[in-house]
Parts: sequence; C-alpha cells; structure tokens
Amino acid sequence: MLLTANKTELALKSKLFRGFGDASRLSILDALRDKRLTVGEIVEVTGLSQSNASNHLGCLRDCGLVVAEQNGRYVTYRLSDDRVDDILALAESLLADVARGVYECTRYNTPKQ
Amino acid sequence: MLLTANKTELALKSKLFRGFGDASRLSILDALRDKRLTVGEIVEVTGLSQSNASNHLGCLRDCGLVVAEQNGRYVTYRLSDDRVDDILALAESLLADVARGVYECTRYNTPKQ
DNA sequence: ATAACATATCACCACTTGCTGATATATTGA
DNA sequence: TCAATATATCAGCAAGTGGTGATATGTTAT
Repeated sequence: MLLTANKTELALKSKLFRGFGDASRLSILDALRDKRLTVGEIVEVTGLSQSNASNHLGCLRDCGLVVAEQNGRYVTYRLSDDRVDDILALAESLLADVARGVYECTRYNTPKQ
Repeated sequence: MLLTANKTELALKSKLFRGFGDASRLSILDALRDKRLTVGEIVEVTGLSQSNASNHLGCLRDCGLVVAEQNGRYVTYRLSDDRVDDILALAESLLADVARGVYECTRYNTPKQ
C-alpha cells in the first residue's frame, strides 16, 4: 500500500494512536492524568470490569503510554510521560473548536453504548 | 460502563483519535502536513486505491481533521488546524522516546502488511 | 500451608473496521 | 450533448477488536 520506507513508522504511529482511540482506554488515561491509581481504583473510577480494565492496561503498558509499578499486591499505574497528557489536552482543545463534526461522523460507528 | 456524564465526551474524543489510529489515514495526514493536496495527489503519494483514499478522506473530513475545498473538478484537502500537526509531532516525539514498546504490543495486531 | 485478596491471562463471541470492485456524481472540454 | 476526467458512494467480505466469564498467577496475613 505505502512506500515501504515509512511503512513501519506509520504502523507504529497508528498503533500508538490506537491506544487513545477507544473510550475505555481513554477513560483510564483520563483518570491517570490527575494521579497514579491502582488497578482496583481504576476499575472503580471507570466502571470497567476487572478483566477488561486489566486487558486495556496491558495494551496501554505495552504501547508505552502508561507505566506499572508493583507495590505489594497492588499494581499502581501512571502516565509514562507528560506528552501523553499534552496529547490528551490538545485533542480536547481540537475537539472544542474544530472537530465538532465528530458528532455526525457515522462512517465509523461509536460502539454500542 | 462509565458514568454517563463523561460518556459522550469520551466517545467523541476516542472517535477523534481513531482518525489518527490507522496507517492509511496517518499517511494521508502526514502527506498533508507539508502542503495541501488534491485527492489524486494523495492517491499517488500514499499508494492507496482511489476509493479507499476517498473513504478515508471522508472520515477525516467528517471528524474535522481535514478540510476539503472544491477547485473545478479537483478537490483539495488540507489539515484543518495547526493542532493536528502538533498532535502528530507530539506522537512522533513520544514514539521516539517512551513508546518504543509499541513494537512488542501484540495485543492488538498490526493489520496484515 | 492456606485463605483471601489483587491483578493478569485466555478463549470465545458479537460487532466493527478497512479494502476492493463496481457504480454514481460532478465538472470540464470538444 | 457526449466523452473524459476527478471524486464520492456503496455492498460485501475478510480480518481485527472489545467485552465477558472463567481461570491462573502472585502477594499478604493468619
């Protein structure tokens, strides 16, 4: 499809964005903007099931967006870098101004509520 | 799943990120960082099929990431806002430093080459 | 060692997503 | 008007993705 040169880089970058591209993962990232949280706290704040939250955390961890730290039998997560927060802030700002049409974007459905 | 308060906002934000979360769309966005391009030029630069590129452009347009302008029988696209470029730059920077692990993220596969 | 708790992993299912090929629409020029 | 060009739309298919429930791993306290 694309010139092989950028192919790998594009695949990586798109994978990174896919970390942000799901409401459940975003809710986790958003929760972690304020403060580090254990998995249990994340489950409570986001309302995700335990296994689901854990799966998403694994994804976010693999992709480098969050960092895990084991404390006794708890695992605490935090954003890996300030730029993760920056990207979230930029997206919010964009959404407020220019991307209001996302509402009408029916091309790719929002998953069933 | 989530407190209904943020639900809509989260859905919107994740939808916005999904605009970035595909290698084909990223290749289009990347191409538009330098200069505005017609659909034909985008097809040429990215190597996408015409219908595929057009579909992705429709998605990017709906989501507000790009803007279309009809010039005769050509349609020229450009990024809608500098912040789109900013987000791409931040992601590159993140990728370079902290998100190298995306390589190993097998949880969500990279689509077949 | 064993129970209780915290987190991670896995298989399965329904749904979503991207791609292709065919077709429709729109614009220009002959 | 008609052919040619540029772009958009659509149905159908193959593959990817998120959620759930069950189970495994790991840690602390008794």
